[in-house]
Amino acid sequence: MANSEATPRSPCVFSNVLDILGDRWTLLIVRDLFFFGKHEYKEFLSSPEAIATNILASRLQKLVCAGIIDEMPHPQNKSRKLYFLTERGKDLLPMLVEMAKWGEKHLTQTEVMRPLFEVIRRDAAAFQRKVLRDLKNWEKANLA
Amino acid sequence: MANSEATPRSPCVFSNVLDILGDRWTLLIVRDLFFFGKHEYKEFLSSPEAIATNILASRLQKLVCAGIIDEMPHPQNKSRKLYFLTERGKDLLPMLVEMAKWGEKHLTQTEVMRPLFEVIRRDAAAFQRKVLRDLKNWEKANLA
DNA sequence: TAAAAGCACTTGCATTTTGCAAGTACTTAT
DNA sequence: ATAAGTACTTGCAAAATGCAAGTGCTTTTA
Repeated sequence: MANSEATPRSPCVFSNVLDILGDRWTLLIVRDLFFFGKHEYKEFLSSPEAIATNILASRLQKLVCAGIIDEMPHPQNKSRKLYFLTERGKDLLPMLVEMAKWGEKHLTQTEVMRPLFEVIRRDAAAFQRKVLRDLKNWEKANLA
Repeated sequence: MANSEATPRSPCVFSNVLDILGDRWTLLIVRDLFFFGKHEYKEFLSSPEAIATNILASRLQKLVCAGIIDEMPHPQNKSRKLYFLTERGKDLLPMLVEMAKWGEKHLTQTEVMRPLFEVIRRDAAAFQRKVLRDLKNWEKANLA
């Protein structure tokens, strides 16, 4: 299932990154973790793109294998899990911000993120600090 | 073949960007245009990832449709074409740079881009200026 | 100038991945 | 005790990918 670190098709950074993140779903999960405070399976399912359950399960597993997210049992409920970004995952923020900037500039039909993007455009660095601060707060409340 | 602008699965920037760029091949072509001065079909084929001819053809077409690249007949050879980044395509550079930075920091086995990345790390802004200057020079020599 | 080679694809087909619907096993609420 | 919630897995049809072999056009070579 994962050829992430096994025998890469080439020694190029880009192809290696794309082997992990290069599909239509994986970064949407990362987006939900960064920008929508989502941490649970059912929350990812509820996103407007309507990811299928089997795809979600496989992508969560792939992200855990790649060290981008980690999981823990839900403290109040044994049948649930909490997913959260690792440091490696949080380092994806600048890339996501550039992606959003490009999309906002060149694509139409991107209303959902528009309010969020106004903040990005006003001060991208401050926006990134706020996102990371929010994640830290969640970690303080939920980890160890 | 292209659902790029038709009926997007959601109004989110990220899903819209991923519908265009979210696969394991498309950004490799963009990489070749940015960093390796490639402009021809056979040059893309010669990349170490060994893209299949049908995939390459479909991706070039998709990139043209998305307005990220454009094509023109080869001035010296009627049976060849030249592909080049549009302004919209060139705006992808910051995203690619962030992608490379993330990959260099967190993935192993990325030797090929290592020398290039040393330059990125030393001064990312200067690197981007140089890349864009090189593209401009190519355009001066090859476009109209 | 005829034959061979180069070039940018297209086609056919086997394999893999995706998408959808329906389970399943376990836990929690009523 | 029963029903509902949760995080998956399974089965299967449809789509995308990967590979090998064309195809039609242009350019080079003998």
